[in-house]
Amino acid sequence: MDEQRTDNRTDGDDEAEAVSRFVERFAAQLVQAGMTRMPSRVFAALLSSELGALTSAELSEQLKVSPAAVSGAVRYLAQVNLVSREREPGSRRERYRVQGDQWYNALLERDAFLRNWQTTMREGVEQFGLDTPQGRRINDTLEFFLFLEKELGSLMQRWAAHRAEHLGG
Amino acid sequence: MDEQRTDNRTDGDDEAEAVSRFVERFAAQLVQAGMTRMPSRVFAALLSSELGALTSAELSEQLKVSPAAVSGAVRYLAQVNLVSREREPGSRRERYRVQGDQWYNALLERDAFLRNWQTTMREGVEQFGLDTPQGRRINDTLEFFLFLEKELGSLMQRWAAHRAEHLGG
DNA sequence: CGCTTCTTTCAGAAATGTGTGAAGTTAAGG
DNA sequence: CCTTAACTTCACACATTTCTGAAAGAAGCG
Repeated sequence: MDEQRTDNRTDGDDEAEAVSRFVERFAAQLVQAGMTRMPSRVFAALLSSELGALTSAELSEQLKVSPAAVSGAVRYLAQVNLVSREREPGSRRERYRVQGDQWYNALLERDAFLRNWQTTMREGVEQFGLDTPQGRRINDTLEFFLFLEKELGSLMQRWAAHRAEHLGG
Repeated sequence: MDEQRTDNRTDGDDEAEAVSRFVERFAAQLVQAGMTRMPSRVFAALLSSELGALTSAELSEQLKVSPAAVSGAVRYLAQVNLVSREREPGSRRERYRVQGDQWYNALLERDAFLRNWQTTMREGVEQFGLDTPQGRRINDTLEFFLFLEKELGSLMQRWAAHRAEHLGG
């Protein structure tokens, strides 16, 4: 695990600090996007780790938070399919892994999200009726979300294609 | 302002309550999407109003909050271009209006948002280098966001087309 | 030019959210 | 089957956010 630390004892510390800076910046952006703080930090740390996976203890130490905080964060992240939990066989340790290289898929797989929105809009249209300005305005929104739902599918297909191409060529 | 209230004194109240229910539900979803509470409520109220515009006093009364709260909410909404402010000539009253029928454009005009993200990812790639798993993983994310930025433009164009078509035919 | 009406700003109270420590639960290993 | 390591749950303290009331700031109108 140890690298050579004869000449430069601070190498590891500097590296760790640099990683931490990136993790915190990335996490801040996830927070801005609506994710709560601790899940954001855990997720950023996992993404920045060499194996894309860390144990609870490693996360706890790196982020300087209690195991309890890690536990809560991981529970959330697993729920929204951003990380998976692995048991290391022959150990009580658990290992949390970022979901493949396509975690950002989850960002767009907000199907449930879109559905809820559509439901609300439909109710609004029903309530106000298409013969009112409100009703029409809300109906426009509904149609936009229906359109969006359709489009996101094909967008992700194009991404898959784009990505395959760039791997091959 | 008063409607006939001879037969059914509760008509207006029921209507108001129904509107409120929709407003609150819609607002809750905006909150879920990351907007803060009061701006969400104000925005939902505006969208559900007949003219798509209300005065500060009207908002204050309908949402049962202080003028101060309305002021703060509107300031935010104007900043992110979701509402515009109009002065009623010959009155000190201000009228707040939802930005056209295409407010949802704003949802996707998150260019600045995407840019920030890209910047962070680029820094991560630089820091770790493409010869590390982390670096490659983060680079994948960067490319996804670049792809997304490109795609969102054409998506909105298709939406404009779709919409024009449905208006005409 | 002062009066009045509406809006904004600001300090602080109330509500909400977030992380910790301690106790509880599960499962490996002797 | 008991011990012990690891993770989880829960009550509470601390921090942050959010709304209010009061006072100050603009802008029409006499």
